[in-house]
Amino acid sequence: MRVQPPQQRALLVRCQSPLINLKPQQPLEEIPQRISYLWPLPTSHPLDAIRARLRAGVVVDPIATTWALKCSIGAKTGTQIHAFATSTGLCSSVAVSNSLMSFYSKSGCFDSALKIFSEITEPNVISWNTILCGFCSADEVLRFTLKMRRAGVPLDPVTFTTALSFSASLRDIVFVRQLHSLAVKSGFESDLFVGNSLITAYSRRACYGDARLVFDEMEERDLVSWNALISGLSQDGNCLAEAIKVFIIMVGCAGLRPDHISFSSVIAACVHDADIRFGRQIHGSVAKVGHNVHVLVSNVLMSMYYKHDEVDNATKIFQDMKERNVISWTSMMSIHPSNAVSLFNNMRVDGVQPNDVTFVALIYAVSPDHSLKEGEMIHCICIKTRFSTEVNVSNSLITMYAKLGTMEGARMIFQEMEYKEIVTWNAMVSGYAQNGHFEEALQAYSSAIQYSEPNQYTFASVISSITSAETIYLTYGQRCHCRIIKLGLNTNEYVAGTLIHMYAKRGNIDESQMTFDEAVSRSLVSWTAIISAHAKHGNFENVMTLFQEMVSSNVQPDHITLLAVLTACCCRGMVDVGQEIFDMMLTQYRLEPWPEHYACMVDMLGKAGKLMEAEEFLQKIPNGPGISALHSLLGACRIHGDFEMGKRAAECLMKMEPMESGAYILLSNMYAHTGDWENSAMVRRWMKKRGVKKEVAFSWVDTGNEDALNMHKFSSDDNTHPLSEQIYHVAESLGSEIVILETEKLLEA
DNA sequence: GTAGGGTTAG
Repeated sequence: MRVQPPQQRALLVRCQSPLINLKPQQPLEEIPQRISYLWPLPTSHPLDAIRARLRAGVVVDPIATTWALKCSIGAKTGTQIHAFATSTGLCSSVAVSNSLMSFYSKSGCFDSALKIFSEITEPNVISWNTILCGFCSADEVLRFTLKMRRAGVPLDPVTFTTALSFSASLRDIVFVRQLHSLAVKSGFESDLFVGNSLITAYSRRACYGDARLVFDEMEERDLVSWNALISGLSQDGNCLAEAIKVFIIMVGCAGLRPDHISFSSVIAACVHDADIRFGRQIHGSVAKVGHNVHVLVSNVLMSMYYKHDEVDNATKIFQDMKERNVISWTSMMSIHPSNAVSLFNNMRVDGVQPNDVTFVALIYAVSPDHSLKEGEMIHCICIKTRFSTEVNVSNSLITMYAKLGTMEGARMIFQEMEYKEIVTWNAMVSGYAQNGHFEEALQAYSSAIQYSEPNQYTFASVISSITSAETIYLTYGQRCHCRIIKLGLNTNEYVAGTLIHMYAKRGNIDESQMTFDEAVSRSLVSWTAIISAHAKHGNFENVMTLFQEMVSSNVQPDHITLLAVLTACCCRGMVDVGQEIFDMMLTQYRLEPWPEHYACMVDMLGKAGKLMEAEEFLQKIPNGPGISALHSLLGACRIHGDFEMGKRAAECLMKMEPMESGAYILLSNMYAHTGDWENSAMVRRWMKKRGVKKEVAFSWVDTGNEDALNMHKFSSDDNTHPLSEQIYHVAESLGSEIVILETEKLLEA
């Protein structure tokens, strides 16, 4: 039984949740399962059954005892049967000892299982295999297998299928290879079960080539072999077409009849495939064969439609389902986050027990629009159902509190977690970053790397913190970059993207370019990052060259890429190119422009003096023009002297953000420009009356070296710096130098 | 009778 941590218990008392009536009188993990069906006597307690047999004069043999153990739910019954078996001498049977070990291992008492194992005088291979099941690290599994071999135990296929089924992190591929070679040495290379397990083990560790090799070399294959291969290929984004091909060969050439697992595996490939057409075809054939009633198939179909933004189709599948399991309900909660709570209630009414993933979905449904109170209620549900201490759930709760803007809540969960994994640390780092606590984010990162190995998510958060922090932490960023290279994460698209962004923002475009060049896989994310980097630096030619390269390497641009390209066109005044790109968005890439794209066009046309066209664009913006688009138009009106249009834009802006100084200043300057000092002064008076203040903008510079930071901050008309006089002197001489250079350039031209 | 292979949700 999990213990509720003190602070969370306090929350439970404080916040009575009216959302869900849980009636926790029946804790989830204690709900009994049907146990009598295995037993020939009508009884709910296996030990009673044994006693009843004894009373009836039936001899209780090892078989009856192992049956009873198989029926046992809860540690108490098992222990009683164990005591019974010891007192009656049944323990001398290896079968009884084996089932006792199995029982203890499954109820989480592996030590008891080990103790029984050490007491067996002549353990058979089943005894060894049973113990093998109980280990919880790849290392232990491998060591025990080798120990079996050294002890002269005749290893059998079960030994290998058991050892290989150990699903662990992606990193222990060595473990699978060693088991593979051991299996070959033991003469099981052509065993069907061992082969199938190898395919799965390789697939789970993303070694699809090895999985394929095993499959190709197998002498005999059954449906499971094909399913394992298809399902393995479906997990890899690069092999989706291959998964579909294998499925077609299986049906067409090998003549096997696909079952519900074959269908769900091939549909899983369609979930991640950009093209849903084959998925629809499969849906049709599934319905023809009648497998669509299978809960597994329906679940994966739901997922497919949902991932392709066809929420209605996904919902329809759920509604048509005759049988729904926890995965169906959890998927539905993810599809309809705004109904997550009522779906959760309906699920319980339906008698389906939630699991940790259900709570992850429930917590994820809390959006920044919700109040803290609502978030706390969801948290209470987790505490009441005793799921709040599950690592997955705790991690999600941290993210939820961060999303709601209270890092105190996140810290509470974090501090009470016994076991923190890298995901936990990542949730804290990104939580601090999202809430603007960049220093804390960096501190959390520093602690994280002492306890866990950082991954791509850690770096994505920490690098974006470094990028967003007011202070320049470039040295810190470079140190992170070194670690990223050491861990080989510089090839990850997201990490590369944040690094490119960081260097670009800090003015080091060459380093951005180098990071991009070193990223092995050029994905949408890294292409977009480097294009945006050059766009920020006004390198129009580079932007266009990179964009062409990206398109010709068959990477489809998205909204952000095109926004960067448009921005570059805007900076350089390339109206025709910009217009062309904007038109291509809809016609070629089938992307509906965002308000930002319209705003960029307004800016571009306005700067080029095409004010009428700019205003036309402004009016086309869905849901009305935003602040930045109006600012652009206003700025353009000032440059090109369209007073009437400028006034319209300024009035709109002042209505939308009456306390922002920008529009007032621009409008006042425009009046001044036309010599209308009276109105200019009037606008300034409005500002005063409404209490609008012009915000002071600061610039900073770091003159420090690698070891120390040396920050200097400036604003306009700022004389507070001790070296102010000298600084102004240098600035002035730089200014005249620029004038000279510009003049020379003009003369040359 | 005791151990083992393919399966969907975050």
